[in-house]
Amino acid sequence: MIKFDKEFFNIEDTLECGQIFRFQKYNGGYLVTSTSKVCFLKYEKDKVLIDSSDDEYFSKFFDLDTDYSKIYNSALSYNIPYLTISAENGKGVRILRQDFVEMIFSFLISQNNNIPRIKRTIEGLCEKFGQSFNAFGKTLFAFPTVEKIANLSIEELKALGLGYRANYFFDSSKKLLNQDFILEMKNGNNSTLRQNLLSLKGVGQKVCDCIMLFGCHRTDRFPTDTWIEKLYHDNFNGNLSDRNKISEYFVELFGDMSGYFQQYLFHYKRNFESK
DNA sequence: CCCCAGGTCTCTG
DNA sequence: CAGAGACATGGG
Repeated sequence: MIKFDKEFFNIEDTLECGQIFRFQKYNGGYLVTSTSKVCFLKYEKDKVLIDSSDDEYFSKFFDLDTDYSKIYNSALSYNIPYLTISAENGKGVRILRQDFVEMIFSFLISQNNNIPRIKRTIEGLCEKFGQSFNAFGKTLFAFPTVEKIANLSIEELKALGLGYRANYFFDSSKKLLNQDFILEMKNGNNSTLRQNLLSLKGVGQKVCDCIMLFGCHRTDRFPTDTWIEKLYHDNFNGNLSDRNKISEYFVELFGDMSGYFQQYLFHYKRNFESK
């Protein structure tokens, strides 16, 4: 059991900001699943309680060793009104250290898709092809292994609702069977990692940045999607139209803080403004 | 029947 | 290199 001060750990905000898809409300809190592990999160007074059978894993997963007050204060120091209000509203958002391969498959699904449907598709993938296990009085499912996914047919993949992305799963899963390829990516510098991720079918700049940020904690990435593009024009008075250039603009501005600030901004844009 | 969703791929000029 | 369409699926 882990207890962590809730000032810089807001459960809902951390889970609902689009970085993770495998969580569900449960018993006054949330069950959060990663690979073949699960934890139960809830508030108790001024603390977040993290109940699991692997404290070490979830301590790392929730990035508990990082001092988020520094990130928050850094955001305020920019004196950019929209960043300030986003940070104030999202100071409890944490960048999770999620499983690399799980992130690759998860964000392959994300393109031209909406978050509720991404969530449902991933749940279906796990229920059908992930190892089941029991915890907290429930039957839960691990994320399928690469080997399992690599053995599925296009038809089986399409039956999950992957649509045209079934082909991306089919191709990428074969490449990811190579453990050396995965290690080279995880241990490589940004350039190597990026180049290898982009070699996977279905991984473009945006998905690549999400995998790098959420699956490898490369916080000098600024995933730029429809929301960020809109925010850039609405709230930063930007005049660039190329999403890659917009991403570069923010990375130059925010450096290693890019990923954290991106989540502050994304979270605020999605939750506190209507379309 | 339209449009859109945490985009990417492919083809064209 | 920039721009335009296509792409599966489900919800509004």
